[in-house]
Amino acid sequence: MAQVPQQIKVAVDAVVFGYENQQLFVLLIKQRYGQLKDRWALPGGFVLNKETLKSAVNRELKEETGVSTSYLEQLYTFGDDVERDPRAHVVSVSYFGLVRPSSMRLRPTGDAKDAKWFKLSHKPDLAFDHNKIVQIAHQRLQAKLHYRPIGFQLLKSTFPFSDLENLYSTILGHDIDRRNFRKRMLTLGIVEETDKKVSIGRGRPANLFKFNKSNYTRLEKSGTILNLYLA
Amino acid sequence: MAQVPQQIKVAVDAVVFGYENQQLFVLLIKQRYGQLKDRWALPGGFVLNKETLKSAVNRELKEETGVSTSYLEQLYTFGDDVERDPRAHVVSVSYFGLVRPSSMRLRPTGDAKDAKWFKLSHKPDLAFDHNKIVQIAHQRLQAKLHYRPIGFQLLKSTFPFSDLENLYSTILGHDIDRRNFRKRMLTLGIVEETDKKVSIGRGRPANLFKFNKSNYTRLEKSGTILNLYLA
DNA sequence: GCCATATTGTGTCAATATTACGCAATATAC
DNA sequence: GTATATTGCGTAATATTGACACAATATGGC
Repeated sequence: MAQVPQQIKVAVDAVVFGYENQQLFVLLIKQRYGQLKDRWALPGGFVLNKETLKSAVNRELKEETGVSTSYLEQLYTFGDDVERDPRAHVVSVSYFGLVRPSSMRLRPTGDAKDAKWFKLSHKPDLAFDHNKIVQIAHQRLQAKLHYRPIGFQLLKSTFPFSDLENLYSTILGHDIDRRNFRKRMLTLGIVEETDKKVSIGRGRPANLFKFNKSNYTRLEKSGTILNLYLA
Repeated sequence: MAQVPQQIKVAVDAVVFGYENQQLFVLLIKQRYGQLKDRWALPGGFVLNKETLKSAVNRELKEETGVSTSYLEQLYTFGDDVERDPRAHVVSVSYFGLVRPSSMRLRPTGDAKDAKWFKLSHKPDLAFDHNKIVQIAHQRLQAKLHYRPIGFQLLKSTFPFSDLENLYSTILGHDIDRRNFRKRMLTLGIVEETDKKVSIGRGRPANLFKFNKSNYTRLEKSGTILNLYLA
Protein backbone atom coordinates (compact mmCIF):
# COMPACT_ATOMS: atom_id res chain seq x y z
CA MET A 1 0.00 0.00 0.00
CA ALA A 2 1.11 3.52 -0.73
CA GLN A 3 2.97 5.06 2.21
CA VAL A 4 3.23 8.58 0.87
CA PRO A 5 -0.09 10.21 0.01
CA GLN A 6 -0.72 10.21 -3.70
CA GLN A 7 -0.43 13.66 -5.28
CA ILE A 8 -1.58 12.72 -8.74
CA LYS A 9 -4.44 14.66 -10.28
CA VAL A 10 -6.85 13.27 -12.83
CA ALA A 11 -7.87 15.35 -15.82
CA VAL A 12 -9.83 14.71 -18.99
CA ASP A 13 -9.35 16.13 -22.47
CA ALA A 14 -11.54 15.93 -25.53
CA VAL A 15 -10.63 15.94 -29.19
CA VAL A 16 -13.89 16.83 -30.90
CA PHE A 17 -13.99 16.68 -34.68
CA GLY A 18 -16.48 18.41 -36.89
CA TYR A 19 -17.01 18.21 -40.63
CA GLU A 20 -18.45 20.69 -43.03
CA ASN A 21 -17.94 21.50 -46.68
CA GLN A 22 -15.21 18.98 -47.36
CA GLN A 23 -13.22 20.23 -44.38
CA LEU A 24 -12.38 18.50 -41.14
CA PHE A 25 -12.43 20.72 -38.05
CA VAL A 26 -11.24 20.33 -34.50
CA LEU A 27 -12.71 22.16 -31.51
CA LEU A 28 -10.22 24.20 -29.47
CA ILE A 29 -10.31 26.65 -26.60
CA LYS A 30 -8.07 29.53 -25.64
CA GLN A 31 -6.83 29.24 -22.06
CA ARG A 32 -7.95 32.01 -19.75
CA TYR A 33 -5.63 31.22 -16.83
CA GLY A 34 -2.31 29.63 -16.01
CA GLN A 35 1.16 29.79 -17.41
CA LEU A 36 -0.16 28.88 -20.79
CA LYS A 37 -2.72 31.67 -20.79
CA ASP A 38 -3.85 32.62 -24.28
CA ARG A 39 -2.54 29.43 -25.80
CA TRP A 40 -4.98 27.26 -27.70
CA ALA A 41 -5.62 23.85 -26.22
CA LEU A 42 -8.08 20.99 -26.10
CA PRO A 43 -11.17 21.45 -23.98
CA GLY A 44 -10.87 19.61 -20.70
CA GLY A 45 -10.03 19.93 -17.05
CA PHE A 46 -9.86 18.20 -13.74
CA VAL A 47 -12.32 15.51 -12.79
CA LEU A 48 -14.51 16.25 -9.81
CA ASN A 49 -14.81 13.90 -6.88
CA LYS A 50 -17.50 11.28 -7.44
CA GLU A 51 -17.82 12.13 -11.08
CA THR A 52 -17.35 9.55 -13.81
CA LEU A 53 -14.75 10.23 -16.47
CA LYS A 54 -17.27 10.50 -19.25
CA SER A 55 -19.47 12.94 -17.37
CA ALA A 56 -16.40 14.99 -16.58
CA VAL A 57 -15.66 15.31 -20.29
CA ASN A 58 -19.23 16.21 -21.09
CA ARG A 59 -19.31 18.78 -18.31
CA GLU A 60 -16.03 20.40 -19.34
CA LEU A 61 -17.08 20.50 -22.97
CA LYS A 62 -20.34 22.13 -22.05
CA GLU A 63 -18.65 24.64 -19.75
CA GLU A 64 -15.79 25.58 -21.98
CA THR A 65 -17.39 25.45 -25.41
CA GLY A 66 -21.15 24.96 -25.08
CA VAL A 67 -20.91 21.80 -27.17
CA SER A 68 -22.35 18.39 -26.45
CA THR A 69 -21.13 15.67 -28.77
CA SER A 70 -23.19 13.18 -30.66
CA TYR A 71 -20.44 10.58 -30.32
CA LEU A 72 -17.83 10.19 -27.60
CA GLU A 73 -15.39 7.41 -26.80
CA GLN A 74 -12.29 7.04 -24.71
CA LEU A 75 -9.06 7.52 -26.61
CA TYR A 76 -6.00 7.03 -24.44
CA THR A 77 -4.65 7.89 -21.04
CA PHE A 78 -1.49 9.92 -20.80
CA GLY A 79 0.44 9.75 -17.60
CA ASP A 80 3.90 10.82 -18.41
CA ASP A 81 5.09 14.17 -19.55
CA VAL A 82 1.95 16.13 -18.75
CA GLU A 83 2.80 18.96 -16.41
CA ARG A 84 -0.30 21.05 -16.16
CA ASP A 85 0.28 22.04 -12.59
CA PRO A 86 3.99 22.19 -11.81
CA ARG A 87 3.41 20.90 -8.30
CA ALA A 88 1.60 17.75 -9.26
CA HIS A 89 1.79 14.86 -11.62
CA VAL A 90 -1.27 14.82 -13.87
CA VAL A 91 -2.84 11.80 -15.48
CA SER A 92 -5.07 12.85 -18.32
CA VAL A 93 -7.71 10.64 -19.86
CA SER A 94 -8.41 11.76 -23.39
CA TYR A 95 -11.64 11.30 -25.29
CA PHE A 96 -12.49 11.46 -28.93
CA GLY A 97 -15.78 12.96 -30.08
CA LEU A 98 -17.80 13.90 -33.12
CA VAL A 99 -20.46 16.53 -33.75
CA ARG A 100 -21.83 18.65 -36.54
CA PRO A 101 -20.44 22.16 -35.97
CA SER A 102 -23.51 23.83 -37.40
CA SER A 103 -25.72 22.05 -34.89
CA MET A 104 -23.98 23.80 -31.99
CA ARG A 105 -23.51 27.37 -30.97
CA LEU A 106 -20.13 27.97 -29.33
CA ARG A 107 -20.37 29.58 -25.89
CA PRO A 108 -16.98 29.78 -24.19
CA THR A 109 -17.16 30.27 -20.41
CA GLY A 110 -15.10 29.49 -17.34
CA ASP A 111 -11.54 28.46 -18.08
CA ALA A 112 -12.00 29.23 -21.72
CA LYS A 113 -11.51 32.73 -23.00
CA ASP A 114 -12.53 31.64 -26.46
CA ALA A 115 -13.69 28.54 -28.29
CA LYS A 116 -13.37 27.92 -32.00
CA TRP A 117 -13.50 25.33 -34.74
CA PHE A 118 -10.16 25.13 -36.55
CA LYS A 119 -9.56 23.38 -39.81
CA LEU A 120 -7.41 20.46 -38.82
CA SER A 121 -5.00 21.41 -41.55
CA HIS A 122 -4.61 24.91 -40.11
CA LYS A 123 -4.77 24.43 -36.39
CA PRO A 124 -2.44 26.45 -34.19
CA ASP A 125 0.32 24.91 -32.12
CA LEU A 126 -1.31 23.64 -28.94
CA ALA A 127 -0.44 23.73 -25.25
CA PHE A 128 0.73 20.73 -23.23
CA ASP A 129 0.98 17.50 -25.22
CA HIS A 130 -2.21 18.31 -27.10
CA ASN A 131 -0.70 18.28 -30.58
CA LYS A 132 0.17 14.64 -30.08
CA ILE A 133 -3.28 13.83 -28.72
CA VAL A 134 -4.97 15.43 -31.72
CA GLN A 135 -2.78 13.40 -34.01
CA ILE A 136 -3.68 10.15 -32.28
CA ALA A 137 -7.35 11.05 -32.37
CA HIS A 138 -7.12 11.78 -36.07
CA GLN A 139 -5.56 8.39 -36.70
CA ARG A 140 -8.29 6.74 -34.67
CA LEU A 141 -10.95 8.56 -36.64
CA GLN A 142 -9.42 7.46 -39.93
CA ALA A 143 -9.04 3.87 -38.81
CA LYS A 144 -12.48 3.63 -37.30
CA LEU A 145 -14.18 5.05 -40.35
CA HIS A 146 -13.29 1.78 -42.04
CA TYR A 147 -15.14 -0.52 -39.71
CA ARG A 148 -17.64 1.50 -37.69
CA PRO A 149 -20.44 3.73 -38.97
CA ILE A 150 -19.27 6.78 -37.06
CA GLY A 151 -19.14 9.04 -40.09
CA PHE A 152 -22.91 9.50 -39.98
CA GLN A 153 -22.50 11.46 -36.77
CA LEU A 154 -20.95 14.19 -38.87
CA LEU A 155 -23.85 14.47 -41.31
CA LYS A 156 -27.48 15.41 -40.97
CA SER A 157 -29.86 12.52 -40.53
CA THR A 158 -30.56 12.48 -44.26
CA PHE A 159 -27.99 13.35 -46.85
CA PRO A 160 -27.19 12.96 -50.53
CA PHE A 161 -24.76 10.15 -51.23
CA SER A 162 -22.14 12.55 -52.45
CA ASP A 163 -21.96 14.07 -48.97
CA LEU A 164 -21.04 10.72 -47.54
CA GLU A 165 -18.50 10.16 -50.28
CA ASN A 166 -16.93 13.54 -49.69
CA LEU A 167 -16.80 12.97 -45.96
CA TYR A 168 -14.92 9.73 -46.45
CA SER A 169 -12.50 11.05 -49.03
CA THR A 170 -11.84 14.20 -47.00
CA ILE A 171 -11.13 12.38 -43.76
CA LEU A 172 -9.19 9.55 -45.33
CA GLY A 173 -7.24 11.93 -47.51
CA HIS A 174 -7.66 10.11 -50.79
CA ASP A 175 -10.23 9.73 -53.53
CA ILE A 176 -12.62 6.84 -53.46
CA ASP A 177 -14.54 5.35 -56.32
CA ARG A 178 -18.01 6.81 -56.17
CA ARG A 179 -19.72 3.78 -57.68
CA ASN A 180 -17.95 1.12 -55.67
CA PHE A 181 -18.45 3.09 -52.49
CA ARG A 182 -22.16 3.43 -53.06
CA LYS A 183 -22.45 -0.23 -53.97
CA ARG A 184 -20.68 -1.28 -50.79
CA MET A 185 -22.77 0.87 -48.52
CA LEU A 186 -26.03 -0.19 -50.09
CA THR A 187 -25.14 -3.87 -50.35
CA LEU A 188 -24.14 -3.98 -46.70
CA GLY A 189 -27.43 -2.32 -45.97
CA ILE A 190 -26.10 0.31 -43.60
CA VAL A 191 -27.36 3.11 -45.82
CA GLU A 192 -30.89 3.22 -47.16
CA GLU A 193 -32.69 5.44 -49.60
CA THR A 194 -35.44 7.78 -48.47
CA ASP A 195 -38.12 9.04 -50.78
CA LYS A 196 -36.90 12.63 -50.62
CA LYS A 197 -34.82 14.46 -53.15
CA VAL A 198 -32.80 17.63 -53.19
CA SER A 199 -31.54 19.75 -55.97
CA ILE A 200 -28.57 21.98 -55.25
CA GLY A 201 -27.42 24.14 -58.10
CA ARG A 202 -26.97 22.37 -61.39
CA GLY A 203 -26.97 18.67 -61.96
CA ARG A 204 -29.39 15.86 -61.50
CA PRO A 205 -31.20 16.07 -58.18
CA ALA A 206 -29.94 13.66 -55.54
CA ASN A 207 -31.95 11.19 -53.55
CA LEU A 208 -31.54 11.61 -49.82
CA PHE A 209 -30.21 8.66 -47.89
CA LYS A 210 -30.05 7.78 -44.24
CA PHE A 211 -28.08 5.55 -41.93
CA ASN A 212 -29.94 2.29 -41.32
CA LYS A 213 -29.18 1.81 -37.69
CA SER A 214 -31.24 -1.27 -37.00
CA ASN A 215 -29.66 -3.00 -39.93
CA TYR A 216 -26.22 -2.10 -38.71
CA THR A 217 -26.99 -3.35 -35.22
CA ARG A 218 -28.08 -6.64 -36.69
CA LEU A 219 -24.87 -6.95 -38.66
CA GLU A 220 -22.80 -6.12 -35.63
CA LYS A 221 -24.56 -8.71 -33.51
CA SER A 222 -24.06 -11.35 -36.17
CA GLY A 223 -20.33 -10.74 -35.84
CA THR A 224 -19.90 -9.19 -39.26
CA ILE A 225 -16.96 -6.88 -39.44
CA LEU A 226 -17.49 -4.04 -41.84
CA ASN A 227 -14.81 -3.60 -44.38
CA LEU A 228 -14.94 -0.20 -45.92
CA TYR A 229 -11.45 -0.02 -47.27
CA LEU A 230 -11.78 1.16 -50.83
CA ALA A 231 -9.13 2.01 -53.35
CA MET B 1 -10.43 25.32 -11.52
CA ALA B 2 -11.32 22.77 -8.89
CA GLN B 3 -12.36 24.39 -5.64
CA VAL B 4 -12.52 21.25 -3.55
CA PRO B 5 -9.27 19.26 -3.39
CA GLN B 6 -9.41 16.24 -5.66
CA GLN B 7 -9.66 12.96 -3.75
CA ILE B 8 -9.31 10.64 -6.69
CA LYS B 9 -6.64 7.99 -6.62
CA VAL B 10 -4.94 6.51 -9.65
CA ALA B 11 -4.33 2.80 -9.91
CA VAL B 12 -3.10 0.45 -12.61
CA ASP B 13 -4.10 -3.12 -13.34
CA ALA B 14 -2.60 -5.66 -15.70
CA VAL B 15 -4.22 -8.49 -17.60
CA VAL B 16 -1.28 -10.70 -18.53
CA PHE B 17 -1.96 -13.63 -20.81
CA GLY B 18 0.23 -16.68 -21.20
CA TYR B 19 -0.03 -19.58 -23.61
CA GLU B 20 1.16 -23.12 -23.29
CA ASN B 21 0.01 -26.45 -24.61
CA GLN B 22 -3.05 -25.24 -26.44
CA GLN B 23 -4.26 -23.41 -23.35
CA LEU B 24 -4.61 -19.71 -22.72
CA PHE B 25 -3.71 -18.57 -19.21
CA VAL B 26 -4.19 -15.38 -17.24
CA LEU B 27 -1.99 -14.24 -14.38
CA LEU B 28 -3.80 -13.59 -11.08
CA ILE B 29 -2.89 -12.78 -7.51
CA LYS B 30 -4.59 -13.50 -4.23
CA GLN B 31 -5.11 -10.35 -2.16
CA ARG B 32 -3.27 -10.25 1.13
CA TYR B 33 -5.04 -7.23 2.62
CA GLY B 34 -8.27 -5.30 2.47
CA GLN B 35 -11.93 -6.15 2.53
CA LEU B 36 -11.40 -8.46 -0.38
CA LYS B 37 -8.62 -10.38 1.33
CA ASP B 38 -8.12 -13.84 -0.12
CA ARG B 39 -10.02 -13.03 -3.28
CA TRP B 40 -8.24 -13.49 -6.59
CA ALA B 41 -7.68 -10.33 -8.58
CA LEU B 42 -5.56 -8.78 -11.31
CA PRO B 43 -2.07 -7.67 -10.35
CA GLY B 44 -1.91 -3.92 -9.89
CA GLY B 45 -1.98 -1.12 -7.39
CA PHE B 46 -1.67 2.57 -6.84
CA VAL B 47 0.62 4.67 -8.94
CA LEU B 48 3.44 6.40 -7.09
CA ASN B 49 4.04 10.10 -7.36
CA LYS B 50 6.31 10.96 -10.29
CA GLU B 51 5.98 7.50 -11.75
CA THR B 52 4.73 6.90 -15.28
CA LEU B 53 1.73 4.64 -15.72
CA LYS B 54 3.68 2.02 -17.58
CA SER B 55 6.42 1.84 -15.04
CA ALA B 56 3.79 1.55 -12.32
CA VAL B 57 2.38 -1.52 -14.04
CA ASN B 58 5.80 -3.04 -14.49
CA ARG B 59 6.67 -2.35 -10.88
CA GLU B 60 3.46 -3.83 -9.52
CA LEU B 61 3.77 -6.88 -11.71
CA LYS B 62 7.31 -7.44 -10.55
CA GLU B 63 6.38 -6.92 -6.91
CA GLU B 64 3.25 -8.99 -6.85
CA THR B 65 4.13 -11.80 -9.22
CA GLY B 66 7.79 -11.61 -10.19
CA VAL B 67 6.81 -11.38 -13.84
CA SER B 68 8.01 -8.92 -16.44
CA THR B 69 6.08 -9.03 -19.68
CA SER B 70 7.46 -9.26 -23.17
CA TYR B 71 4.56 -7.17 -24.49
CA LEU B 72 2.52 -4.51 -22.73
CA GLU B 73 0.01 -1.98 -23.99
CA GLN B 74 -2.64 0.20 -22.46
CA LEU B 75 -6.10 -1.27 -22.53
CA TYR B 76 -8.73 1.05 -21.07
CA THR B 77 -9.26 3.41 -18.17
CA PHE B 78 -12.08 2.69 -15.78
CA GLY B 79 -13.35 5.55 -13.73
CA ASP B 80 -16.79 4.61 -12.66
CA ASP B 81 -17.81 1.82 -10.41
CA VAL B 82 -14.41 0.99 -9.00
CA GLU B 83 -14.48 1.30 -5.25
CA ARG B 84 -11.23 -0.09 -4.04
CA ASP B 85 -10.99 2.21 -1.09
CA PRO B 86 -14.43 3.12 0.24
CA ARG B 87 -13.29 6.64 1.05
CA ALA B 88 -12.02 7.55 -2.35
CA HIS B 89 -12.95 7.42 -5.97
CA VAL B 90 -10.43 5.34 -7.89
CA VAL B 91 -9.52 5.69 -11.54
CA SER B 92 -7.81 2.58 -12.76
CA VAL B 93 -5.76 2.39 -15.92
CA SER B 94 -5.67 -1.17 -17.18
CA TYR B 95 -2.94 -2.71 -19.28
CA PHE B 96 -2.81 -5.79 -21.40
CA GLY B 97 0.32 -7.93 -21.52
CA LEU B 98 1.79 -11.12 -22.91
CA VAL B 99 4.52 -13.42 -21.72
CA ARG B 100 5.53 -17.08 -21.89
CA PRO B 101 4.66 -18.55 -18.50
CA SER B 102 7.54 -21.00 -18.58
CA SER B 103 10.00 -18.15 -19.02
CA MET B 104 9.06 -16.69 -15.64
CA ARG B 105 9.19 -17.98 -12.10
CA LEU B 106 6.28 -16.68 -10.01
CA ARG B 107 7.36 -14.92 -6.81
CA PRO B 108 4.41 -13.36 -4.99
CA THR B 109 5.38 -10.67 -2.48
CA GLY B 110 3.91 -7.53 -0.95
CA ASP B 111 0.19 -7.16 -1.48
CA ALA B 112 -0.01 -10.59 -3.03
CA LYS B 113 -0.37 -13.63 -0.85
CA ASP B 114 -0.18 -15.84 -3.89
CA ALA B 115 0.26 -15.57 -7.66
CA LYS B 116 -0.83 -18.14 -10.18
CA TRP B 117 -1.53 -18.79 -13.84
CA PHE B 118 -5.16 -19.79 -14.38
CA LYS B 119 -6.56 -21.30 -17.48
CA LEU B 120 -8.77 -18.56 -18.82
CA SER B 121 -11.58 -21.06 -19.13
CA HIS B 122 -11.31 -21.95 -15.43
CA LYS B 123 -10.46 -18.72 -13.73
CA PRO B 124 -12.09 -17.92 -10.41
CA ASP B 125 -14.52 -15.08 -9.91
CA LEU B 126 -12.44 -11.96 -9.44
CA ALA B 127 -12.54 -8.98 -7.09
CA PHE B 128 -13.61 -5.46 -8.10
CA ASP B 129 -14.58 -5.12 -11.76
CA HIS B 130 -11.77 -7.40 -12.82
CA ASN B 131 -13.93 -10.01 -14.53
CA LYS B 132 -15.04 -7.37 -16.97
CA ILE B 133 -11.50 -6.14 -17.54
CA VAL B 134 -10.28 -9.65 -18.31
CA GLN B 135 -13.08 -10.06 -20.79
CA ILE B 136 -12.21 -6.83 -22.57
CA ALA B 137 -8.55 -7.80 -22.64
CA HIS B 138 -9.44 -11.15 -24.12
CA GLN B 139 -11.44 -9.48 -26.87
CA ARG B 140 -8.54 -7.15 -27.57
CA LEU B 141 -6.17 -10.08 -27.79
CA GLN B 142 -8.42 -11.89 -30.23
CA ALA B 143 -8.94 -8.82 -32.36
CA LYS B 144 -5.31 -7.81 -32.40
CA LEU B 145 -4.12 -11.25 -33.37
CA HIS B 146 -5.68 -10.57 -36.75
CA TYR B 147 -3.65 -7.52 -37.62
CA ARG B 148 -0.61 -7.36 -35.36
CA PRO B 149 2.10 -9.97 -34.89
CA ILE B 150 1.68 -10.15 -31.13
CA GLY B 151 1.18 -13.91 -31.06
CA PHE B 152 4.90 -14.45 -31.38
CA GLN B 153 5.36 -13.02 -27.90
CA LEU B 154 3.73 -16.17 -26.60
CA LEU B 155 6.09 -18.56 -28.37
CA LYS B 156 9.81 -19.20 -28.15
CA SER B 157 11.93 -17.38 -30.69
CA THR B 158 11.86 -20.39 -33.00
CA PHE B 159 8.93 -22.73 -33.26
CA PRO B 160 7.38 -25.35 -35.50
CA PHE B 161 4.59 -24.00 -37.64
CA SER B 162 2.04 -26.15 -35.89
CA ASP B 163 2.70 -24.26 -32.66
CA LEU B 164 1.73 -21.03 -34.33
CA GLU B 165 -1.35 -22.64 -35.83
CA ASN B 166 -2.40 -24.01 -32.46
CA LEU B 167 -1.84 -20.69 -30.78
CA TYR B 168 -4.13 -18.97 -33.26
CA SER B 169 -6.86 -21.58 -33.18
CA THR B 170 -6.76 -21.76 -29.38
CA ILE B 171 -6.98 -18.04 -28.84
CA LEU B 172 -9.50 -17.42 -31.60
CA GLY B 173 -11.57 -20.38 -30.54
CA HIS B 174 -12.02 -21.94 -33.95
CA ASP B 175 -10.10 -24.15 -36.33
CA ILE B 176 -8.07 -22.61 -39.08
CA ASP B 177 -6.91 -24.21 -42.30
CA ARG B 178 -3.35 -25.29 -41.76
CA ARG B 179 -2.34 -24.84 -45.40
CA ASN B 180 -3.94 -21.48 -45.99
CA PHE B 181 -2.60 -20.17 -42.71
CA ARG B 182 0.94 -21.18 -43.52
CA LYS B 183 0.65 -19.77 -47.00
CA ARG B 184 -0.55 -16.42 -45.67
CA MET B 185 2.17 -16.10 -43.07
CA LEU B 186 4.92 -17.06 -45.48
CA THR B 187 3.61 -14.98 -48.37
CA LEU B 188 3.37 -11.91 -46.18
CA GLY B 189 6.91 -12.63 -45.11
CA ILE B 190 6.34 -12.18 -41.40
CA VAL B 191 7.42 -15.74 -40.70
CA GLU B 192 10.60 -17.23 -42.10
CA GLU B 193 12.11 -20.67 -42.08
CA THR B 194 15.27 -21.44 -40.13
CA ASP B 195 17.56 -24.30 -41.00
CA LYS B 196 16.79 -26.18 -37.80
CA LYS B 197 14.44 -29.07 -37.34
CA VAL B 198 12.83 -30.80 -34.40
CA SER B 199 11.27 -34.17 -34.01
CA ILE B 200 8.79 -34.61 -31.22
CA GLY B 201 7.33 -38.06 -30.85
CA ARG B 202 6.06 -39.58 -34.02
CA GLY B 203 5.51 -37.87 -37.32
CA ARG B 204 7.65 -36.09 -39.81
CA PRO B 205 10.12 -33.72 -38.16
CA ALA B 206 9.16 -30.04 -38.32
CA ASN B 207 11.22 -27.18 -39.58
CA LEU B 208 11.62 -24.41 -37.07
CA PHE B 209 10.39 -20.98 -38.05
CA LYS B 210 10.85 -17.52 -36.63
CA PHE B 211 9.14 -14.15 -36.69
CA ASN B 212 10.72 -11.92 -39.31
CA LYS B 213 10.64 -8.66 -37.46
CA SER B 214 12.48 -6.49 -39.94
CA ASN B 215 10.17 -7.63 -42.67
CA TYR B 216 7.14 -6.86 -40.56
CA THR B 217 8.46 -3.41 -39.71
CA ARG B 218 8.88 -2.72 -43.39
CA LEU B 219 5.32 -3.80 -44.12
CA GLU B 220 4.01 -1.67 -41.30
CA LYS B 221 5.87 1.40 -42.50
CA SER B 222 4.57 0.90 -46.02
CA GLY B 223 1.08 1.15 -44.59
CA THR B 224 0.15 -2.46 -45.24
CA ILE B 225 -2.50 -3.69 -42.90
CA LEU B 226 -2.17 -7.34 -42.10
CA ASN B 227 -5.22 -9.36 -42.67
CA LEU B 228 -5.03 -12.63 -40.86
CA TYR B 229 -8.68 -13.47 -40.80
CA LEU B 230 -8.95 -17.06 -41.90
CA ALA B 231 -11.93 -19.32 -42.11
C1' DG C 1 13.38 -54.78 -39.13
C1' DC C 2 8.97 -53.77 -40.60
C1' DC C 3 4.68 -51.98 -40.40
C1' DA C 4 1.15 -48.95 -38.42
C1' DT C 5 0.64 -44.42 -37.12
C1' DA C 6 1.25 -39.58 -36.57
C1' DT C 7 2.69 -35.29 -38.17
C1' DT C 8 4.68 -32.09 -41.61
C1' DG C 9 4.86 -30.07 -46.23
C1' DT C 10 2.92 -28.65 -50.50
C1' DG C 11 -0.44 -27.30 -55.03
C1' DT C 12 -4.69 -26.54 -57.56
C1' DC C 13 -9.14 -25.13 -58.59
C1' DA C 14 -13.61 -22.94 -57.64
C1' DA C 15 -15.98 -19.32 -55.44
C1' DT C 16 -16.00 -14.86 -53.99
C1' DA C 17 -14.59 -10.13 -53.54
C1' DT C 18 -12.40 -6.16 -55.26
C1' DT C 19 -11.25 -2.84 -58.66
C1' DA C 20 -11.55 -0.31 -62.87
C1' DC C 21 -14.25 1.98 -65.85
C1' DG C 22 -18.27 4.67 -69.17
C1' DC C 23 -22.59 6.25 -70.29
C1' DA C 24 -27.43 7.61 -69.71
C1' DA C 25 -30.61 10.48 -66.85
C1' DT C 26 -32.01 14.83 -64.93
C1' DA C 27 -31.71 18.99 -63.16
C1' DT C 28 -29.93 24.22 -63.36
C1' DA C 29 -27.46 28.39 -65.45
C1' DC C 30 -27.07 31.27 -69.00
C1' DG D 1 -32.85 25.49 -75.68
C1' DT D 2 -28.35 24.35 -75.09
C1' DA D 3 -24.20 23.73 -72.35
C1' DT D 4 -22.91 22.06 -68.07
C1' DA D 5 -22.82 19.72 -63.77
C1' DT D 6 -24.13 16.06 -60.94
C1' DT D 7 -26.51 11.70 -59.92
C1' DG D 8 -27.48 6.88 -60.86
C1' DC D 9 -26.39 2.59 -62.49
C1' DG D 10 -23.85 -2.22 -64.65
C1' DT D 11 -20.26 -5.08 -66.38
C1' DA D 12 -15.74 -7.15 -67.24
C1' DA D 13 -10.99 -7.98 -65.57
C1' DT D 14 -8.37 -9.07 -61.76
C1' DA D 15 -7.11 -10.47 -57.15
C1' DT D 16 -8.09 -12.81 -53.02
C1' DT D 17 -10.02 -16.31 -50.28
C1' DG D 18 -11.46 -20.85 -49.23
C1' DA D 19 -11.86 -25.78 -49.87
C1' DC D 20 -9.60 -29.73 -50.38
C1' DA D 21 -6.01 -34.49 -50.82
C1' DC D 22 -1.92 -36.74 -51.00
C1' DA D 23 3.11 -37.53 -50.59
C1' DA D 24 7.11 -37.28 -47.36
C1' DT D 25 9.36 -38.46 -43.10
C1' DA D 26 9.87 -39.53 -38.71
C1' DT D 27 8.72 -42.62 -34.29
C1' DG D 28 6.54 -46.61 -31.56
C1' DG D 29 5.36 -51.19 -31.09
C1' DC D 30 5.75 -55.76 -32.25
